[in-house]
Amino acid sequence: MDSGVKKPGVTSSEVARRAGVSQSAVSRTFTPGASIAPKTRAKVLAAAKELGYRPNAIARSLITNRSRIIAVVMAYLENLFYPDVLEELGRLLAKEDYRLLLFTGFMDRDSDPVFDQLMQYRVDGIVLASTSLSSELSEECAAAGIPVVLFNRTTERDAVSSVTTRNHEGGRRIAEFLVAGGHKRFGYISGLESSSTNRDRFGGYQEALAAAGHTDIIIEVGNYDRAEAETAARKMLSRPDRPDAIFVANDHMAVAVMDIARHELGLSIPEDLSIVGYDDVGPARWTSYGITSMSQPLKRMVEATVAILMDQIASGEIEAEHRILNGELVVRTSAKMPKAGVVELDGRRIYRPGRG
Amino acid sequence: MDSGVKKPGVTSSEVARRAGVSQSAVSRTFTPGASIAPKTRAKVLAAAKELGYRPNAIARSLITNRSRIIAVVMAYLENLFYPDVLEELGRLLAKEDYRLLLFTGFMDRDSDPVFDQLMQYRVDGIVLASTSLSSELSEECAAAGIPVVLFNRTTERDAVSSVTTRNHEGGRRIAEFLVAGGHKRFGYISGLESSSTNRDRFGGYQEALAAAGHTDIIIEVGNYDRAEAETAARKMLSRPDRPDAIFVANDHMAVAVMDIARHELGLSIPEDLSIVGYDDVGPARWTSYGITSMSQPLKRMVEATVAILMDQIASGEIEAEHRILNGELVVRTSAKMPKAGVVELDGRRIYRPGRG
DNA sequence: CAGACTATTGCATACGTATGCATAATTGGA
DNA sequence: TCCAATTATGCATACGTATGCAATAGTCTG
Repeated sequence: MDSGVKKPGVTSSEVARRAGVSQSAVSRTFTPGASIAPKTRAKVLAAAKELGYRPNAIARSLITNRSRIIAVVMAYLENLFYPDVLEELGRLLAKEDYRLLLFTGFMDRDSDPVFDQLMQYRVDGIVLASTSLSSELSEECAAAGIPVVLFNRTTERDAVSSVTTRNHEGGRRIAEFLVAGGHKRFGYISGLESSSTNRDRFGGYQEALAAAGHTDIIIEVGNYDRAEAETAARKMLSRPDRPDAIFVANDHMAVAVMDIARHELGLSIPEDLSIVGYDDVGPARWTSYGITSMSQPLKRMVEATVAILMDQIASGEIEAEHRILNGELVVRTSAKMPKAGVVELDGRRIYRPGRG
Repeated sequence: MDSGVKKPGVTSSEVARRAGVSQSAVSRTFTPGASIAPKTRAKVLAAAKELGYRPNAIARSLITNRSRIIAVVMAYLENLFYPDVLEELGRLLAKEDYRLLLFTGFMDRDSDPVFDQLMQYRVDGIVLASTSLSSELSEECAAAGIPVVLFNRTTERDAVSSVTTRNHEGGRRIAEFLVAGGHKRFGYISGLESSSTNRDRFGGYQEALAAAGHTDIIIEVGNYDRAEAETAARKMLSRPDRPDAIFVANDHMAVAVMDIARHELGLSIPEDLSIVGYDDVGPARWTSYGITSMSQPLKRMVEATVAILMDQIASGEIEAEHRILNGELVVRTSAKMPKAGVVELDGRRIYRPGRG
């Protein structure tokens, strides 16, 4: 038996009338730092509570030209790394009194329709996780004064801010670890070939393997997708000259590869095959997998992301900033251990060759 | 060298001037179904493109009293079930031209601060996943004409809409399955004890076990949390009279329980111990786990959720609607198979006792 | 070609809030 | 106690869009 349409909601003018003050006084009551007498403030708050008043953020945004909304674009959530990122982002943004508008389900392609939506809602900032941005669009953002941060991606032109880890170094480290483990034939299951993370990780891997005299790497494409990684693993592991060590470009795929290796092909890990992954995400820590993996310091990455956004929003200066963080190779049971270089740190085993 | 503040953005009046028409004409051009001549429309679109105009959704919301934003509150994303839900929700809402404002990181407690935020942004609807709502708040929503849907939860008073599966029946089915599998001692690792899902699942389990003459169930609390589930498993499985069958209230915990059972306590699954979970979420399907699990038809649940929201937004009638969907017991390798009742369906093995 | 419509258009206003400015109230000091 | 300095307050307006209403242009019928 409702009126059939959304109720208008209590306005500041109604509260003002009730409290016997002006609408301005109500506004100032809810504006931190505004000039308002404690007595009036109390009257207003009382009236507001009686009427169930809440400031209309939409109307406020219209006049302040700030929505206090950050748009987050994530290609997919299947890989637990991203939900983790999302949760942490939500936490930190909430702390800064920002809301999170989520856009998902759009694969790596530059996503124009999504972009239109963002811009229409006049978001105060944009986080692009596992997605890139065409140069026109990023220029448009800059022109509009909207900060953009690429999370776990970079573009060649350094025009847009980014937060990443040392992927190249990570690839190197993994190669050194596997070489030190005595492996002879090396495989790589790649992520999205167009992504900077994939290029860098593979680049470092290849470089360090070459330095150790291994120039032939068996490569299959997994595109950061579980199903494709399974296919890639089947193909790679049924070769007569199958590798005895595989670097899988992220843990999400590494899990799939381990399942195929063990349960479909009957291989023992790490006896027959060593697997190293990337991200150090949840399932990597589950004892069924225990994946040796390059960690990405998720919390610090998110912190950096939010810091960049807040800085640029506050200053209005949109100049690309690049934060590159360090990861560690967390050693577990999915790969043979080298004779030396594995140290204990904060209760984790870390590979730190050549130091102590 | 930027101006130090967010640019105002192109307005409809600017476009109007450029196109030589009134602001109304611009508005009508971007309002589907409005009365506008094709010729003028073309002029406006041309001018809009030249200036890079995008309608300001904030200003539009102010006047239409519709934000086209749906708030989604999720307690935690650690359980992959919820990211999956989120992704599907995002997809369907986008199809209906709605955006998704995400609130996360607030555990099951009725979350008033979050609620304030929602209301301030005048969201057109609210989805509460794995979270409940105090009666005052739900009444406030109803009064404001804002539809609310509880996803995978219900309240005792049926005042607020909900989408669930037959949890009670699911618990029964699991009990029947385990009894048919020849088990003698039964355990239960519970979810959040305050949640309706937990109550219902356990209720059905207990009831059906009692009907089969088993009245003593060993219970530990897992609170839908991985770490707590691990502790619970350790405790339960180190008892001298440890169960030979455990129903774990969801797959997220079941994974942890299996890890503990196998790798910490050296038990073989399902030889020494049968495990059944709930949700049929990603990791349950990974061959390392292969969890026998009651499925929740995620896509249909999300469809129902969006349908309820759209209905109520369109009609303005906020009357509680309850959609209860069916799941299936998907049989994998984590529990002993009964002699009969397991059938093949759509490439999955399903437990359907007493029928064919 | 006139008359009766219908399809377009512009004008003016409203949405709910924030804020510069001028005025009123208060405070503090001597 | 009185004046100056400070703090509170209200008025009026602006933010960018949608929309009822009246006016105009366009179309069709006979």
